[in-house]
Amino acid sequence: MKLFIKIYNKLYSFYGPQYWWPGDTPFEIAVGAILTQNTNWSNVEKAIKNLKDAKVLSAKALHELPIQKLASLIRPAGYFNIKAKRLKSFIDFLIENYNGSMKKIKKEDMEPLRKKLLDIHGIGPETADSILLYALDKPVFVIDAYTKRVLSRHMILDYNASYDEYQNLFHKELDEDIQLFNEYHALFVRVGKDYCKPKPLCEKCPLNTF
DNA sequence: GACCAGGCACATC
DNA sequence: GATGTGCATGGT
Repeated sequence: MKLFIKIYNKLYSFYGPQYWWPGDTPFEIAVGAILTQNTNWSNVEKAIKNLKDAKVLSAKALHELPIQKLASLIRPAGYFNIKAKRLKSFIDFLIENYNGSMKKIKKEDMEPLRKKLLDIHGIGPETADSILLYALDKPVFVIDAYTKRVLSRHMILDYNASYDEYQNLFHKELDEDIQLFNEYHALFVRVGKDYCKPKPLCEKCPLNTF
């Protein structure tokens, strides 16, 4: 059986479904994707709760919210000044081109939309792909630090290989399958948090033998 | 107190 | 193209 399917089956049989992305609406998922850049998810949850409590977790409300106020609300997520700008950039894009509607943006084809997202200041490949896959149901494989750590530790690809090299490998090895891409990436995060840490715990890792 | 966490932009060579 | 740095909170 193909290696990448084998790894997936090993992780899935060990962990089961991960029910990703942790977020209630496509808009909340997109906001979370920006807030979680290089940041622990528990800190992002605090920031999102602040936005919900302030009743500003919508494109229209965030568009009207002063950037200083936004920064103070997302403070727990870290890098709050820079992330406030990045959220504003995304929301400006959403308002100007799609009337603030995630349903309208979802009608776009993936390839041109990915390019547009990457043109937004503060949205790089991982954030763009997280939004495409988890908020907009587009078939694209998300690469993150955990994915790179797991593959590089198993000598499948060098850690310093580019984002596109990692992504191309998954797109080559796997059938285009939104649900598979969704679950597979979530499982990488899970095994990365549990075992494939900076100090690895390989003995009990489900990928110790595959 | 050190280390880590679901990146990205920017400067410099 | 490769490498280094700033951005910042909160948990272990």
